Amino acid sequence: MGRAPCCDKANVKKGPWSPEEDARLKAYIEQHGTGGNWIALPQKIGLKRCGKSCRLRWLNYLRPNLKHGAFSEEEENIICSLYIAIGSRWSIIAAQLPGRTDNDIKNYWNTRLKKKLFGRQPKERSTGRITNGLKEEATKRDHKESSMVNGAGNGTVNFNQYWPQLPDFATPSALHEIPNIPQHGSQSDLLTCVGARFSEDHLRSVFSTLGNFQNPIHIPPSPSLKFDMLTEPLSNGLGSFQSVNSMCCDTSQLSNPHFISTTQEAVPSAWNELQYFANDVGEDEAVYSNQQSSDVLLEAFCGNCSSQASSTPESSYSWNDMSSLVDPSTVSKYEACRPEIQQDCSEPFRELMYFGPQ
DNA sequence: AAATAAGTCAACCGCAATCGG
DNA sequence: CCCGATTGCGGTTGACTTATT
Repeated sequence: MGRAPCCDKANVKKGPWSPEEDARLKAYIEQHGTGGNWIALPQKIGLKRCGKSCRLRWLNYLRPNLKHGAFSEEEENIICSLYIAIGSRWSIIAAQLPGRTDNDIKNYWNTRLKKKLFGRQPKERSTGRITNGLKEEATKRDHKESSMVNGAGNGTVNFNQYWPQLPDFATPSALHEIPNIPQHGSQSDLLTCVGARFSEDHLRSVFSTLGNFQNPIHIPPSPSLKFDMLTEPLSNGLGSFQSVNSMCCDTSQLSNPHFISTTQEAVPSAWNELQYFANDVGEDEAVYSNQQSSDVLLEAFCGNCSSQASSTPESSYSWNDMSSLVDPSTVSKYEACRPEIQQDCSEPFRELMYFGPQ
């Protein structure tokens, strides 16, 4: 016997909200608050909606002071930095962008930023669509927003009451506010690790350096292969994107000292290391099929390598796309030592990277 | 003009965490 | 401490719009 549903599914309306439903929900919450019980709320106001649906509608759309419209460059930078640092913790990222919801950020990342950051070029025909669509959407939403704030607000509601207190991750004194984030998986799980599932300690370190990228993030020792990322501002003329700029590995579990020294000395950049790993295993579809989660980095790199044999190159990343993100001197350094590294050490990493059926 | 492809995003779903009796 | 109820989160879906063929 399964768990009881939160509402009577048969008597619950699904799909897009009507203006009437919006108005009713909004009016009630502005007057009475949520009452601390979303499940009971739709019944109280006569909405045939699930409580969860009401909550979502309020949080993502009706709540005052929501910022719709296009994301600013600064917002993009924050999202990219945090995604690279902590992965798909959308609620934490959203907490750094007042007025934005986690859903918005998630959508924006998945539809725009991911491609932008990893150099996947939109097809010619979609470029205009995106631009025009954005403009229209921004106009449409700005109008909605202003009418919401200026009209329905009446100036009598303290909108900030609906927003949680945002922890200021940039200041060390506020680091204890960071939610407890469990260690996700084994650190030998390279894919998971690179997919930005980090320990709480790591997260604290990342946040403590956001806004001040001068200090490298501490790399805690690990009994198994461990990757950890350092974030620094790019100094290669790529604008203000912060990027994964360095990656260290504790390779104590690997049996090949030569590989360790060669890799650490010759391949200091995370990009280059990831390119190497991806090229090494990229033909393995199993890697793909197990990369369902937030592993954008490896998706990018696996796309890169498989594109060499792919019949649909436009759906993948090219080496040129990726190398354009990297400091040219680092690329040449990496290219020079690449054959040696590949010969020495592909197997241990292939094993770690391979998640398919044993 | 119709069909198809691609992009966007609101909304849903399932699960884990948290709350409270 | 236990257990059911509720909340919060992240991944996914599907309706819709627009561009292209």
